Formats: sequence, structure tokens, C-alpha cells
Amino acid sequence: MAGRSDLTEGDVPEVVVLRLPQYVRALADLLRRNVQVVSSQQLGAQLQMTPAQIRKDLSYFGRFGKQGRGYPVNYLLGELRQVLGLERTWNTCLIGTGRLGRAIISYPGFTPEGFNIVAAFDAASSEVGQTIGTLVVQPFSDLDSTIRERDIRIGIVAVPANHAQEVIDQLVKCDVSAILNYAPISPQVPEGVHVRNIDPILSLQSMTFYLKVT
Amino acid sequence: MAGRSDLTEGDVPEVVVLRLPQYVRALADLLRRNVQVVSSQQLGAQLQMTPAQIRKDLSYFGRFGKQGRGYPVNYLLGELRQVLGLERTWNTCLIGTGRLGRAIISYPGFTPEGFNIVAAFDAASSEVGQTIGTLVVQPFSDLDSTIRERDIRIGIVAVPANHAQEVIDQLVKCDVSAILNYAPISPQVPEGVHVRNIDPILSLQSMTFYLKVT
DNA sequence: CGGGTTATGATAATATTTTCACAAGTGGTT
DNA sequence: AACCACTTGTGAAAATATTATCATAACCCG
Repeated sequence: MAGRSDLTEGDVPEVVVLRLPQYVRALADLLRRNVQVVSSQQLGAQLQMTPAQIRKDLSYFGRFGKQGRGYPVNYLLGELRQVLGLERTWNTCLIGTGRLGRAIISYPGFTPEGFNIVAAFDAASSEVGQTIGTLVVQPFSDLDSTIRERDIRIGIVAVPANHAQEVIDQLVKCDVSAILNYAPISPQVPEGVHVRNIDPILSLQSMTFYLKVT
Repeated sequence: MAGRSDLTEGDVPEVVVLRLPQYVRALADLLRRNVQVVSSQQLGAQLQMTPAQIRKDLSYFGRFGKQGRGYPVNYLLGELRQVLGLERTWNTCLIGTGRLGRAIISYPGFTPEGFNIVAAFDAASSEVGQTIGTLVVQPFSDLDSTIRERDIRIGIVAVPANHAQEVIDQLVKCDVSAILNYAPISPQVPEGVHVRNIDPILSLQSMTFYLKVT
């Protein structure tokens, strides 16, 4: 017991966890601009939140700032990356190599952030065997063995809506407990499995509510 | 005063508005499967929420159900679509015609939901004039006039991070008050402007928090 | 080296959101 | 016509989340 971490994951509210990556990104920006120290005030202005909220969020994980000064950007960034588990890389697999799946594979933003798509799967035999970038599309029958061999903990789902739930069930069966879902459904998953939906339609529809009046 | 609507947009919590599109989608599914009536219990099971929450949410907008029966699917769907402003189509414009922007244009999911991308803009003169699908890429100098002529109320931002804020500022200046932002930044916008960020990296990073332990 | 300034971290006060619990309505059955 | 199984809508309570406050620590500067 070195005395460091008492960061009890269990009792951190999920809303807080959802905000942490934003802090990480803001801090990385500041670092790039050579800022050494930042106050909750400044961060709050940048992210459009109250300073109090930022301080409260951070206080779940430790005491990173100094009174009268603010937070050392580099140090806080490192600590938050630690907390989020970003100081390593994560292997992911993609399911569905249609138009969307291919766009995801060729999206250059994942790798620099430590997320590697190391396998791609598709149901269509016409897709299987094709090369996309550096990946060869595999059949579903490979799913379980590949996930375990390559220690894949995150699945990215890009299949049509009518197949998404079964694909997600498959992933869960392979002990994948983090799923980034691009299919336009609300997946049902057992507790302990985390899902984030990427769904531009829902986003748009929640904005038209505010537009409709005028 | 016909007596119908007292749906005061102002005091509906935003969390509720964010959930409404999910209800709409679930109901559309049910309708497709020819289900006539659904209870909050069943809807809740499908969406993994509590029945109480669903009833409470719906009650902000009216009384759509019948005791002992549940909600008429078709009727409730129509009402919610009304509430969200989905009984019309919305013109949108896309800014940024790089890899991501092109993928967005060719995504077939927007049109059936009533969101039409009717204009595309890019800063690069090499892009301007090119044809993507049915669109001709326009220069930024056209932004304001096109937005007003075509009554565009929604902007879709797919430019690199370092230009996203200025593009968003531009859109706001053209009175666009709903922005779907694909750039990996936290945009700053005046109040009254609505932003939804599509950001797979943030989504992934908020899941690794729960994975990191094991 | 000490007074002035600043901004944290902790806690208290609000505000918001979710859940609970139940009266009351519905439709079917006997 | 009385009963029953079911489910809504809604106040009230409980749980969460946000914001305000403030004592105190760290730094700066003359």
C-alpha cells in the first residue's frame, strides 16, 4: 500500500466520468499551447461550465491544484489520463464493413488516441477476405477466438439496425463489455456492459424541438 | 383558443427532450411490427428505463395513455413527432467536404428522417465546384446568402478541429442555431444556440474508465 | 519576510431529476 | 351490475447533481 490511489471507481457518478474526457482534451490543448497552469475559472470558460463543477469533479479523484495558483496542466492531464485508463492502448474490433464501417476504419482519429482497430468482421461472404487498409475482413465464426487472442475489450458496431442487437449479444458473449454502437437502435445489454451510441439522427431530433417554434 | 396545446417548451427539462427521440424511434419500431398499444412497462423494458420515467416524461406534453391499456402507439408517435418538430423536413448544410464530410453526405440515413443536406461548403478552392452526389461544393463566401435563401436552420460541421470554432462562429452569425458538430472540440456558442457533438473518441474514453481496472 | 491576492478543496445550500406509491379510470368477464 | 386485472398520471419523497460559500494554503512583490 504505497498510499497513492484511493480512487474508488464505484462511487463516481457517471455524469462525472462522461465529463472527464472533455477535461483531458481541454488540457491537452492547453499543453500544446504551452500553458503551464490553469485555474478552474479558465477551464470553465473554455468548456462552458462553472468553475465549481470542475473543482468538484476533479476532487473525486484527488487534490491536483494549488490554492492561489490553479492546476498544473501537465500534471493534471497525466492524472486524468491515468484515471480514465488512457495511458495504454486499447484493441478494438469493428463489426460491419459496409460504407459506414469502412469510413470508421479509415478515420485517422482513433490511433493517435490509443484506440486500435485490430480486426474487422462481416457476415457477408462477399466481404470476408477483402482487405481494408491493413485489415482483412474476417467471418463471424472467428469472432470469439480473435477477441480473446488479441485481448479485445471494445467492440465497434457498424451493422444495419436489424442486425445490431444480435451482434451486440455476440460481443457480450465474448466478454466484450464496452461497445461503441453506430447502429440506430437502443441496444439492450446486461448490467456491467457499457454502451455509447453514436447517433446523429437522435442528436438532430433533439435540437429540432427548440427550432420548431419559430 | 382551440384548447389543445399548452406544451410550454420553456420548462421542459433538457434531459427529457434528449430522451424523446428515443421514444419516437421505439414507437416507430412498434408500429412497424403492427403493435397497436404499448404500456410504459413494455416501452421501459425495450429502452432499459423505468416505466415511471417514461410516464413522467410523456406527462410534460399531454395525457396520451389510457389507464388499464397503455398508449396507442400510432397516436403517441404522432404527438411526439409533433412535439419534436418532426412533421416537416429540415434543410441543413454541411461545412467541410473532406473524407468525413463526404461520408456524411453519402450517409443514407438523414433523408428518410426528414433532414436534407441541401448545400455543402469548403474553404479549399480545390474542393469548391466539385460535385458530391447531387451537391456542388460552394465557397464560404456563399454561406450567408445560401443559408438565408434555402432557409437552413441546422449546420453540420465536419471541418478539422483547428477550424471548427471559426466555422461555428460563422454559422451562428448566419442565425443558424442548431449545430451538429463532428469536430473534436468543445465549441463555445452563445446561449440560445444548440450544439450536439458527435465524438467517438470521447465516448470511448468514457468507457475505458470502467475497463481499466481489470 | 510579511501583507495582499488568488484560487483551491471542502462543505453547505439549492436545484434538478428520478423514483415511489396510489387514487382513479378502463375494458373485460361473469 | 359488481368485480377484477391492469395501467395511467401525478403529487410527494428520495436521490442526484449543481452552485455558492468560505477557511485556508500558496504565491508574489516590494
